[in-house]
Amino acid sequence: MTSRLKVLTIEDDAAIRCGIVDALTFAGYDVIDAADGTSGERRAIEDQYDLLLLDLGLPGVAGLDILRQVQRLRPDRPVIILTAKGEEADRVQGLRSGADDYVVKPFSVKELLARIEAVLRRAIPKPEQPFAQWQQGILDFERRELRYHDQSRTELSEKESELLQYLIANSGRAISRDELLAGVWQISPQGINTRTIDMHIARLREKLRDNPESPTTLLTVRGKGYMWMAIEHRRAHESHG
Amino acid sequence: MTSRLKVLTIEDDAAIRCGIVDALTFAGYDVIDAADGTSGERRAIEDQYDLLLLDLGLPGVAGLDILRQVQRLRPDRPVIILTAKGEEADRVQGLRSGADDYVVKPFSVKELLARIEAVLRRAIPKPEQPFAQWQQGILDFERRELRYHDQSRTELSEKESELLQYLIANSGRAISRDELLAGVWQISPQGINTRTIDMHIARLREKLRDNPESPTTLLTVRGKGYMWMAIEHRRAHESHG
DNA sequence: AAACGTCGTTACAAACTCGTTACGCTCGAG
DNA sequence: CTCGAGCGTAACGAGTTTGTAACGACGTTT
Repeated sequence: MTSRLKVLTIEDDAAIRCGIVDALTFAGYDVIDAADGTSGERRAIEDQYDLLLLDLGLPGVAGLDILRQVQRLRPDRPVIILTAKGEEADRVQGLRSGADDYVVKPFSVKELLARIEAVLRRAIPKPEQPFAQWQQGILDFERRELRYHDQSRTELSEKESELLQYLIANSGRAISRDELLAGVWQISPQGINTRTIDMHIARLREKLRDNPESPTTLLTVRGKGYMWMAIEHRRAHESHG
Repeated sequence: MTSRLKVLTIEDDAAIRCGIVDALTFAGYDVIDAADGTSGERRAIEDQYDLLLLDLGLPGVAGLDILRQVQRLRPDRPVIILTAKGEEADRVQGLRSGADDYVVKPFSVKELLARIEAVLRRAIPKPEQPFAQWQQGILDFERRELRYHDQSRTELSEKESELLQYLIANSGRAISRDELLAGVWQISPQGINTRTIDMHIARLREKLRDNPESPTTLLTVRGKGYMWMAIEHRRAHESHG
């Protein structure tokens, strides 16, 4: 349930708007959109979003007026102007008015996405929380430590941390040892026979305080590999004994 | 008189470089510049500046390598790429590599200034806090001293104070020794092997009365670096019982 | 000159990491 | 049931990283 970032798109041309919505959605953003200046301004002021993609030259309210309102009422909200008005004077005016970037149509979707990322990198303090949690507490990969609900804590080693991050990033799926060797150890598992991974899992289970007899968090899938059982997936699976 | 913002320009073409320097100076910035990749990289790592204007396609070190080093060693320094390489792929790569903006030559000086303003608007250098507190007392960076709750006090040396300020300004994140060498000692850590930082940390811990066995304020993150644990972060993390 | 504070190096001990090996247990196909 | 492959883990050890005592060069203060 990594909270996705939300983009508000104000754009009157239906084709372009749909294209943007599709591209952003595909790129993993939540998107809300408005097709004219009047509704756009309302949404820009009232709605919850992390970035505003703003067309100038809209029917209804002028784009720059929306920008001004946003500056006044939602001052930290980042804005990228996306418009056909590509004259130098327009670009300068747009940026001077407080926009974070100014992209001229026709534009490259890839570049737009890259620019959105660049703006969000600066404007949104912490795009995603670095924490995960499990039964017994919280995982902090920045500090590479586990914090238990009882306030005590343990450190993770570098490899333990990487392994755990990999498993969590692929939670709910059994990961083979070969995949882990490739993904975490960055080595091609050419018929290599090693118990390293098993050892790391054992040490992780100990730190996670997971019962090795019947682990509930870091599962063994015999013949397949290991699997992280995310807390949010648990409920569905628990109901079978 | 608020101190003027300083821009570092790395650009090999003398004409363009002078044009930029003049324009930025006229616009009220302090400007320092480098004419090739090698000296540019050194300045980008060692010098003090608020924004980096970076040309790609330099003689000497490749521009993107400089960008990578800046990302690693001066992580919150904003960068605008300013180059003739205008292909979509280049622009996307530059932005994805962490640049804040990407301006293609030939460019409009007015627009460049507007974009610089836009980037600086978000990446304002945070004013250094003259005070901080920790478990055992209060830190006064103006007097470079520690005041303990029991009324006694100790002085910090110059380097100790700078190091501590850097760590506090980046609290909650593990700072690598290389980043500290760049940010506090202003030297490029090219394969340097030194225990200086460890010694300063040890002396700081002693003055902070932090237990070196399990420090609670100035943490070691093995293999990564050191991290200041701010008092205000402490509560948020612990409260989960 | 002597005493002092700073800050870097060196050297060594201690702690930690992470892989291997060995051995015992478990599961499940036959 | 038996047996072998798969798994858990204790024990070990080479290599790496960290803490810090001791020291020396240097500049400042007394």
